[in-house]
Amino acid sequence: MKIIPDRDTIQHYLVNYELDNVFVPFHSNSLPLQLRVYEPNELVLREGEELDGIYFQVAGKTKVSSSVETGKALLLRFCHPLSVFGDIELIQQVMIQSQVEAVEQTTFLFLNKRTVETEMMTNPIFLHELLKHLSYKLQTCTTASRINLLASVEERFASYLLTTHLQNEFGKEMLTPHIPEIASLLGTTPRHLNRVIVKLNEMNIIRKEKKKLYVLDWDRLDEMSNGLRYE
Amino acid sequence: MKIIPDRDTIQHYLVNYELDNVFVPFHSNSLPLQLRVYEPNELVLREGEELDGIYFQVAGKTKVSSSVETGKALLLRFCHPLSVFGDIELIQQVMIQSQVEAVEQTTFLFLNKRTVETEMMTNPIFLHELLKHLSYKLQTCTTASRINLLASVEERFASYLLTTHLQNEFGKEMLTPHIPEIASLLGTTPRHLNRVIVKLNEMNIIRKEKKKLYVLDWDRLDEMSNGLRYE
DNA sequence: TAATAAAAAGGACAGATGTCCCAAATGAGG
DNA sequence: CCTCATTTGGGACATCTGTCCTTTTTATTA
Repeated sequence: MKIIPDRDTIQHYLVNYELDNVFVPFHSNSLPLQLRVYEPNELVLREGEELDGIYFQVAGKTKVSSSVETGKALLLRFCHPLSVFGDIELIQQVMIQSQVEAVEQTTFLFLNKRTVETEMMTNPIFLHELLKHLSYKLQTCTTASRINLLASVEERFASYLLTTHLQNEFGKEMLTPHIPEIASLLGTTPRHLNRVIVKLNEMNIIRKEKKKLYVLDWDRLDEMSNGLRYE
Repeated sequence: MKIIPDRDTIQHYLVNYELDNVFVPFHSNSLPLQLRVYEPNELVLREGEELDGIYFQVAGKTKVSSSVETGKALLLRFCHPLSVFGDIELIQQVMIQSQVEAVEQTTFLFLNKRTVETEMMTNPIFLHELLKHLSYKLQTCTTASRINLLASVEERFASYLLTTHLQNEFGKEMLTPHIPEIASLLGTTPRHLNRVIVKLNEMNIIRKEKKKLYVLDWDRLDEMSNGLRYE
């Protein structure tokens, strides 16, 4: 993680996401806003650790997951700008609840915990911004929860492919991450995920060879996902 | 639903739940707070309808569920005081997202939408109260989501029994609601729920006869639930 | 290149769950 | 008390998914 001391870029993001009114301090006349940049696969928040402040994702893409007793990590969602992390932990005063990992190079506006507590918690615009993001997350989590209850591994895998690689053009190859990792994220076993992959392969919806996965038919994948999205 | 014009009771609840600072209006000097009482099985919020205001549950017990395309309703949670309804809808400006039903006679402090919008959204204490409840709901929904992905019908049914009837003493009978309704709430079929009931019956954990269900062994039910709770 | 280790693929089987359908029990009305 | 409608219970079977292992493929290194 690198902290970039670039007031102009910070200002640019503030204006771009209409955050200039959100970050108005109560006492002081300037906030110690940081610009933090994480590399692909770098961990932003580690489950169980103490939170250091609030993160506003302004660029890049992140993966949010949550671990279970068994040590497995389950996929909760992928996040794009503008997203907020640390809100639950700051409000509830608890340890970090979910792991956040950068998928691409990802940039955040960061404000340390002490400043949030002394300067921001009386600012209705800031609080309203948090409310917006929290209620959005709750809305999508509710949807995800009921879909988790009803969707098959096949549907969840289709959704996973659609969500992770929506930005690729038709036919563009993607590197196969370790099958066991995807299986774990989807809440299933490598053995069963493999079965699903073989099936989709036979149906010519995807093509698997060596370490590559090609998606041949985004449309049928979309039908297959029944509207479930991890975002 | 009955609206009780009783300032004293309202005041009592405000003090009891430390809400007196939460309901401080911005312009006017008094709020049109209502005391609303719902009877068992009465619907408080209907999915898809327009929300009329914000509800603070101060007494009783409610069941929150969410319907899917198939017409089934899935159980999201049971709520006890102090809980808030209408927060998502007010913030996101969307139609009602989940059905809320009174399980017992249930009392709410109600404030209409217009007043919330003109008087409350600039009150940091009110906003902070909403944040507390929203983040709590998100935290539990996240847990529920991953458990939905991993827990069996047996575990979910055990949790359901523990959650719905935690207040009863050992051995106290309970009326069996329609099996199909419970099955739907748990996201399974009546056929399969029946199998689970027969199994628990044979294990002497519950006893089923006629229209009654008796829980014989809360402890083993608790083990069986693996910590999953709908609350 | 050959030998070996690591990862992936997949066969076989068991258990969980859904679907379909029919039989048994229950309840309401005559 | 009897009949019909509704609800409940459960048999039979198919599919989904997990577990356990073995085989095959790929990668690494001597």
